[in-house]
Amino acid sequence: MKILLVEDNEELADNVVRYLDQVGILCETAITHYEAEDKLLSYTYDCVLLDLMLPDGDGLDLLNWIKSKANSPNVLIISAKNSLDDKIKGLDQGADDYLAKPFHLSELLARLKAIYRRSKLEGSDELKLGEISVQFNTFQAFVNGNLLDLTKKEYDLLIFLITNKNRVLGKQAIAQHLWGDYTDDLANFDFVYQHMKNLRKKICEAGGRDYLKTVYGIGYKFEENPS
Amino acid sequence: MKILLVEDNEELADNVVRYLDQVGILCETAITHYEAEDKLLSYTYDCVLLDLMLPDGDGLDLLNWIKSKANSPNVLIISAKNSLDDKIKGLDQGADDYLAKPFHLSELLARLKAIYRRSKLEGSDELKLGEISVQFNTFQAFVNGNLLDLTKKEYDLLIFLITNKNRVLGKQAIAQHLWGDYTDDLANFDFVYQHMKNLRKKICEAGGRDYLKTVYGIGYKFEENPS
DNA sequence: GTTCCAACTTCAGAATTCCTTCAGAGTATT
DNA sequence: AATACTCTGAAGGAATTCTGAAGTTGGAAC
Repeated sequence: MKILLVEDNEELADNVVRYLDQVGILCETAITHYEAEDKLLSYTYDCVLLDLMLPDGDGLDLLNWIKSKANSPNVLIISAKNSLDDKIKGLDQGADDYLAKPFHLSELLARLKAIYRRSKLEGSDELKLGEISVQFNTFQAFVNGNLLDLTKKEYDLLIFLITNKNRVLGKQAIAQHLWGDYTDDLANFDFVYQHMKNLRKKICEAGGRDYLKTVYGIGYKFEENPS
Repeated sequence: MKILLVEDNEELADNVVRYLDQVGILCETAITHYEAEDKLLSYTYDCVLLDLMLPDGDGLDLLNWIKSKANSPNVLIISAKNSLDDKIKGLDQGADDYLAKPFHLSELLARLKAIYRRSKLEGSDELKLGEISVQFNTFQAFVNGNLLDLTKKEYDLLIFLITNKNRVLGKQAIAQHLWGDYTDDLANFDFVYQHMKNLRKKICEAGGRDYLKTVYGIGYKFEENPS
């Protein structure tokens, strides 16, 4: 899971990032309205943690803009504005949940997971797709019931591919989603091949079909029904 | 026995946890609806102590959700709402018992045990899993009948791992479970290794197989059938 | 109050596993 | 056939985990 934290309090942001990192959630930060907009245009996120009190504008505008996009990520509002009014406004404009500052980090995590479950899995904690199934709460993936012994990157990659099944994903998009910011856009993304290779090998060894198809010159896609 | 206490009054929660700890019952807490939902999805519990007056929603909804799950744990409602109406509603929706605040801790324990006995038929205070067995009432663990001389932390760790067998548990989750909330303290959790090491050593010395598997980069899991 | 001992925690280095890079071989496209 | 892209295996580097020892804490016995 990869999220964007829009928050100008750097100390708070730091704590959140470190905490989420420990439970395996990739978290990037933006300290202004503009930076958030820029990143949202450049990369994809599963969820946006949005502080309504931004230094350069009303957070509700940003929320509105996010939700007007196609394929918009989930939005979890965090704000010191604890009034019922703001809460209603936020949820009205499409926010998925609301969390008042100050909050416990464990509470933030719980709500993040809840939103994620709701959007990707429709309430279930398991993702099934033909021979392959992924259990989110146990960090385990199976092929025909055989446990796949995946590393963290392979596991993340598999989930990213499955949740975007039948869609071609560029190497760059994959790299950005799994590793976060890359200042150099012209960087070499060869390392993606390695993980793709390892994942293919493990799925194959467990008796699965060849789900991970290469699209020459563009990238890769997870085929729901490989030939 | 392992239970989840859903209660936003931290002082009360603290008292309950400490009291139950003394009689060998492992008790985790959640202070909101979301946190409870998350923990119920991530870990397994024998019983849920549910305060109906949650800060973020009606407790009856949560109760309903718990009981709609397969293999749902028992639920003991605790609430200041002492009216007959609420009691009936709660029991109607599947709660196993009802306790009005304020209550004596000894009464809570008595009802917990009663529920546990009823559900397990014969009230076996023992947990068996292949070569390993744990007796809750005597705080003892065995491997093939050989007594394991465990310290309290090792004992707690073993129970936490066994009740969540075949599930990967992050260092953070383990630390949080055995030492309470570390949410704001972003220290490293190296000390978990030590207890894991000691537990492994003792199980191994008693002739047990290597149940405690390391999952690199994520955490540990108890494998029911280690290779 | 003091002493002692077991349990818990911290620390630094060793060992292990994983990630990334690289060069060369293989394959698809034009 | 030429070009661009993809795949493979090996090796170095980075990160994580393991280990043994030392330091700290807390409770029991005196």
